[in-house]
Formats: sequence, structure tokens, C-alpha cells
Amino acid sequence: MTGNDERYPANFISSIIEADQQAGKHEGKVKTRFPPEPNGFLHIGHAKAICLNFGLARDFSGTTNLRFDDTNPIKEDVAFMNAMKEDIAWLGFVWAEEKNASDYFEQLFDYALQLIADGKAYVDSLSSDEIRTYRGTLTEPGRNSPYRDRSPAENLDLFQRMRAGEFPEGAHVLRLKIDMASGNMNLRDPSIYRIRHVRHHQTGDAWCIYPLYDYTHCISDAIEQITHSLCDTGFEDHRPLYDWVLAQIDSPGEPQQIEFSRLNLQYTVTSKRKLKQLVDESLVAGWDDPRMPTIAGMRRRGYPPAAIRDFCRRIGISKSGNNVELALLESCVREALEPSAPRAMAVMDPVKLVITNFAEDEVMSLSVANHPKDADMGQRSVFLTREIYIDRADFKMEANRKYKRLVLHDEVRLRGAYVVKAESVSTDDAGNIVEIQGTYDPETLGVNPPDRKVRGVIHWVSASKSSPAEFRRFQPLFSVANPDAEEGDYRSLINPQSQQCFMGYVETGVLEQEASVQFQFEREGYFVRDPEQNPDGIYRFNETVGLRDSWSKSNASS
RNA sequence: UGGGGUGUCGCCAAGUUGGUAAGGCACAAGGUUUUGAUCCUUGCAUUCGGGGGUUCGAGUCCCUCCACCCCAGCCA
Repeated sequence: MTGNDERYPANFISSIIEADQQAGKHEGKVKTRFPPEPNGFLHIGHAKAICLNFGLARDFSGTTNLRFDDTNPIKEDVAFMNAMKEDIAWLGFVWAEEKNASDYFEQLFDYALQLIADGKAYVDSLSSDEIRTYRGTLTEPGRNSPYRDRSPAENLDLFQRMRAGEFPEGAHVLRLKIDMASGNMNLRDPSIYRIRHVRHHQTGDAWCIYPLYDYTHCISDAIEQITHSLCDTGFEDHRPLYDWVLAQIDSPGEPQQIEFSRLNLQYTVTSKRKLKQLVDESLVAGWDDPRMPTIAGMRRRGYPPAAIRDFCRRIGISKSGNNVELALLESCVREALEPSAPRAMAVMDPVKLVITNFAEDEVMSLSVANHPKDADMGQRSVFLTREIYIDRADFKMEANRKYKRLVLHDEVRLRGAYVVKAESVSTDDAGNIVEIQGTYDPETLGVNPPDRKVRGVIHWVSASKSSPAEFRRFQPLFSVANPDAEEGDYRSLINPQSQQCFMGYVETGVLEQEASVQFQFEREGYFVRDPEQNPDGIYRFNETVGLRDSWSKSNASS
């Protein structure tokens, strides 16, 4: 599961790097960076960027820095930094250096001074509204600010005083002097410093002016000697600005920005604003709610980090718009879990089955394999008693031969145990089945009856020798494939059935295992114990992903 | 004629210098199976957004048209 297996398949970025190495660019070195803004939790979209940056660096014997893009203290918090570090480490990546854009505030300021001295930046005193007006529109050129021709000396004085805290927020802004008529809006004298009298989580009260992204990012990359600066296609038309800035200063490096398309996963939203809103408005239980596409959520849900890495590799890297199906992610999760998850039985919607020819107080211990294909995973004891539970969905009063479960007056195999026959049922006043009575065939342990064919195999659990448990099963948080494309409030698209709780029973041995063990509850799916117990102190299991189910699928379509 | 992008199978996505369409997921059909799971086998684009052109030959070159996405934060 490591090494070459995880190498990135060929993509246009690896081609660029390969060509660069062959050409001897950067002396053949490769250095990338993952630059999140610490204003929320990392999600599956970030995972794609993380795997790409760290994966490509690894593939080409390079390194990757973690750099918090903390230029906007109003939105950011150290708590998010810590959560992000935990998530990246959990995903299995090790960064060469941990940096903050704020580490470079002093250097960034010096470069700005030089830009001003060179007549390439000026202090604008227009209000933000006026700046917007002067900027023009997509089809009409902008106009020069009346402050555009201030002398370098005046600009220098004003900028120093901005830093000194002499002006209120919004009074001035430092702008690059490029081209107000450019078809590229980013080149119409972009602002690079604004006044914010707020405390910064890293620099405290040292600054009251903060640099903006376009100015900060390229220089930070250059300072860190980043060779390939990967970002999403939303920044494509920022590249001329990225290059412009580095061309004007005495740049300590020559990073190349390369854009790739961000991930769009069906049935989920990955906008930071929306994820934050889901959390803030308690539409989900938190950033790590198992239904959230956050790394923390997927971890709690039981997704193995290797599965997420595999997914990021399989979706590939390109610049085209995409709309990845959930089935691919789930397939990766199943593939990672199938060989390693010990099997066990759990009944989530129990109905009692009384085996009338089984002794009242007998407890029969049966040895069952923990994995059907891996004997090294050993055996466990499962206890059979006169009263057991089976799933309501596994019994019918009558059914055709395609139904491979228990039917009244017919037989079915109890997994790892005997063949049982349903003889009668008891119902309540409303006609609901409250108990099934049946008999078992003592000749069928480990062998099939020679004269007849049993319908199939169902899972079960002893009524007295099992433990109560809560099971949380999940469906996509949103009920439509592309919640972002829908009109109206995306919150109205939340699937009310996205989380369903069941009270049932599980083999007691399961509770004796460490909480981190991921089980496959046979015929149901992969589950992992939640860090929290339910209000009654009962263990809760989260469904990581269900088993592939070709039966209900073909049934639903016919 | 604002600027920048993207269009290869239902969903992703490979396709060096033009040489006659990888792979994965999904799906379908068989086989194995005390999980309707797993596993195995097989099938699944005469066609690369459309139309022209160059060429012995084009997804790859040229022209043209069409569709969709991003940009007017003192957010990143």
C-alpha cells in the first residue's frame, strides 16, 4: 500500500516537472507547498491538493512545506491551524517545514518599500466604493485613481505612517501601479495592503496593515524556494500578477504557478462558507460530523487515510471541470477495508427467533472465522442460544424462490451455525410480528443437508449472549447530486434521512476490541466505533460504508 | 473581438515528435462462495463538442462555429 503503488499516474503537471528536471531547471530540485488559510477545516477538496503537492514532491524526490496563508486575521484562528496539522498528518504526509505567511511580514513590507521607491506602487486614498467604481467593469476599462501619481516620497511617507497606525481602517490602501485598462481585472492596480487594526494570531499587535493574497503568495513561494506552486484554476488569471510581482522585485526564487481544476464531488458541498454555515447553524453535529466531507468527518466515519489517498490518485489531475461520483470514493474505502476488517455479526433491526428444539439454558460456543479469505486473522467464538435475534428484513411470511432468506415453513442457514426452519410467528394486536418460532437441524453444522437446498445465509446474534449497541447509518448529506448547481438555498436540499439511528445487538466480543478496529458486520457494511457513546452509555457504531448490494439494486429497478 | 479557461465511453482520465482510442469507477453477463460481500472471467467509444481543411493517414496540425466555467473583495 505504499511506495510505488501510490505514485501519481501521469498527468500534465508531472509532465511539466519531468521536463523541468530534464532541462536542469532549479538544478533538478522539486519543492512544493500546501498553503491553506486557517479559517476552517480541511475537506476532501483539500485532500486532493494535499495528495498532489506531497505526492508529486515524493515522486520526484522533493519536499513539501506546510504554509498557513494567514494574511487575514479577521477570519483566522490557531485552532484551525492545529486541526489542519492533525488532518494532514493523519492523511500520512510529513511536511519539510511549517511556515506562516506572517513569518514574512517584515520582508513583504521591505519589498513594498522598494516597489514604492521604484514608482511601481502607490498609496490610494479612495474609499473602497470609489475604488470599485474606478475599476470599471468586465467590458469597460477602469480609470486611474486621482492619487495614482503621488510621488514616491509621499507614498513612502504615507505607507510608513499606515504601518505606524496613524490612519483608521479604510483610509488608505497600497496599490500596485500596473494597468487600469487591462482586460484582466487582476491587473487593474490591485490592492496589496490594507489597514486593519486587529490582533493577529501569530504576530499579535505588531501590525495594523496586512498584505493581500496576490502580493503575499508569490513572494512567500519565492522566499521558500518553491519550484512548482500548484493552485486551482480559479487563480489562472492571477498568474500574470504572480509573475509581475516577482519580476519587479529582486526575487529570491523563481516559482512557477500551475493550475489544476478543483474537485467536485457529487452529493456534497465543499465551499468553506457553506461548510462553516452547516456547523455554525448546527445543521450537522460539528466539523467532524461523519456526514461532513471534511477530513475530520471522514476520519470519524471510518474512512482509512489510504483510501482517501487512493481516491485522490484515481480521480487524476487535469484542468477540466469535473463531477466525481460518490461511488468511486466508496469503492476506494471498501477496497481498503475488505482485506483488513475482521468480520462480526450485528443485528440492527432485531426480531426474536426462538429455536424451540434448542435447550432452554444451553449456550453453544461456535468457532467462526474472522475473515473468509485470511486464516491468519483467526477464529472467534460466537454463542448460540435458544433465543436469538435476526434482522426483520431477513424474514417474510411468504416469498418466491429468489428471496434467499428466512420464509415461514422454509429453511435458511444461520451464518456459522445451523440451518433453521421457521415454523410459526406471534403477532401483536396490530399484526406486527413480534416473535418467530422455529427449529434447527442438528445435522447441519458445517455441512449442508444432502437432500434439499437451503435458500441462503443470514446473520444473527444471541439474545442473551450479545450486547446492545447503537448503529448510525448514513446517506449523503444532500439529496441532489449537485447541490451547488441548484437554485435556492442549498440548506433546503439537506437530506433529512442522512443519518438514521438503530438500536440493536452486536457480538459482545466486538466491544472488547480497541475502538479503532474497523469491522465488517456481515451482510451490512463496514462499521467503526464512535468516540462518543450514546446518552444511555451504550456503544455507538458509525457506518463507514455499506457493502456493495447488487440485490436491492436490481430489485429496485424491476 | 473585455480577459482567462475547458470540451475523449454514464463519471473520472491517459493519449511522446500526426500512424490508426490506456486504465479506474459504474454497468451487464457468466463462474466460485455458509456474507445477495469478496474473488475470477467476459463485455462495454469505428470514435475523440460540431463543421471544414492539410495529409497516404489527425483525438493529436490549420480554419471556423458551438457549449460550458472563472474574473469587477481593502477574501483566499
